[in-house]
Amino acid sequence: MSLRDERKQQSRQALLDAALTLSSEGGRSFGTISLREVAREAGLVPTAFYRHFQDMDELGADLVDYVSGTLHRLRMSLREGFTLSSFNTASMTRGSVERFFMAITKQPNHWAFLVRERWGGSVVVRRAIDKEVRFFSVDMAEDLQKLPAFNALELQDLSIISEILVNLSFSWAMTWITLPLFDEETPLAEQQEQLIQRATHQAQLLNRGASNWQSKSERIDAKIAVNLP
Amino acid sequence: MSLRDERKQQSRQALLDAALTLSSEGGRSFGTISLREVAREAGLVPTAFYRHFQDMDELGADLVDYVSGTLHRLRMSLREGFTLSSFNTASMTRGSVERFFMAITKQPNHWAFLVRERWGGSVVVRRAIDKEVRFFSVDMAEDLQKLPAFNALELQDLSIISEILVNLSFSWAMTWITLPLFDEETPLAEQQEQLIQRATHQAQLLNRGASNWQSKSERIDAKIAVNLP
DNA sequence: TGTACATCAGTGAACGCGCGTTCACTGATGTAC
DNA sequence: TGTACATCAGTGAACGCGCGTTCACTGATGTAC
Repeated sequence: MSLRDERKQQSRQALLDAALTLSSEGGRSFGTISLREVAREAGLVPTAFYRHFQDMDELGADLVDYVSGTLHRLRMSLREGFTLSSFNTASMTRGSVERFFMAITKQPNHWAFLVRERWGGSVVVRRAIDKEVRFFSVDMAEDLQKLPAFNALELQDLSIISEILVNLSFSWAMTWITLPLFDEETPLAEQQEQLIQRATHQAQLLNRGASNWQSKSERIDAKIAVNLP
Repeated sequence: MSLRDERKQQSRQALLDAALTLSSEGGRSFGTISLREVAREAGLVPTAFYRHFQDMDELGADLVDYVSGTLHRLRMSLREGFTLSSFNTASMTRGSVERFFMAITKQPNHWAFLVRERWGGSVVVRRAIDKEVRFFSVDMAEDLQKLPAFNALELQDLSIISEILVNLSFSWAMTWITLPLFDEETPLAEQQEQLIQRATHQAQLLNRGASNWQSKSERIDAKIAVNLP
């Protein structure tokens, strides 16, 4: 890559980072951030923005791409946890939850962006996030299948669980990030420990549900029940 | 109430409705809507806005109050479903999910507002929604306790389940609303049926988890596991 | 290696626009007698 | 019931401001010979 290209990439990254910072620090959503603000934060003149993105929508879509790397890294971290502590379901669950919140702590901006813009962003951004979330959910179902506790279940059933987990974990993530915002009295470490315990219990309840899940018969039961008077 | 007061209330409601319409129809979030737009949509001059709200933040907080009535009505509808069909867990689950999506269909704007602004809104709005969601979750735990399937569980454990349900249902709601947005090929009715089935399966899996939940021992197991090497 | 020209990321001035907010006002409704 | 005055929801003009976007430009970097 030439010197000129390198510098261009740096400016581009500066714009992405600026947008990410602005849309999480003030608690504002991406849609309320102006092109001029982003350029200013990145140390560029507003018109330079157009050398990299057509408009804020395009930057938003590229930001989803960039931030999705965090999802990928979380999945790697969770898989590592699986292989380390698969001897005990309870400790593995707690461990996974802790790994999850560690990922949030490392990149709160990335998670805040994904959670906020998943439903609130422009159509372009929402579509992009929806796609990433689907991929993540499918990949997670595949990871779960490799675990001793789950390998009796069909992939189709595991996708039900992974979809619950993904949706739940987005709520956990945002709750984690906004802990200091809603309760200024309780010490942060204490609030965090409580949230970890709650999330762990919820995950354990899902495990219980999965362990006692009879795929086919369940589904037939439901169908019959619907057609009852 | 005097004639003057009645008319003032009408204008106030027109402003609330205008804000709700604008913040859901275009897929825009509340934060991107201007005071002038709201006044225009309500058929008022911008300055008349100040006779009712100090600023958009105050309108947002009052909008949460207004829209929360929908949460209350959903809870009533679900309780009605409980008493009608408690003879069969599977059909009750499916029935509750259907009642839920019926509520979404009736007031999509209200739900879109709650889901979007829950994490994306100004601090004032987020706090207000967080409060309502907590109340709803606690109330739902109390409702669940009255069901035969759950009355063996402690309220503390039921609150774990109701918190999962509330968070999940927010995802379901927004998915329901945006179905036509992400898949324009499959007929809407078919997509809706698929989502109802997925949500029903997820709820059934939670039921399974709850039925096999041993509150105290579970929690002690988890504690011990954490302290293992 | 040196020179002459092309490319193109970033600049700075300028534009028209919708914004939030102020202010003095109007005229229908409410109240006191 | 009628009159005189008070209240106050809604009006309309005006303001300064940041916005997105255009345009012609500059000067460092890249390329061809």
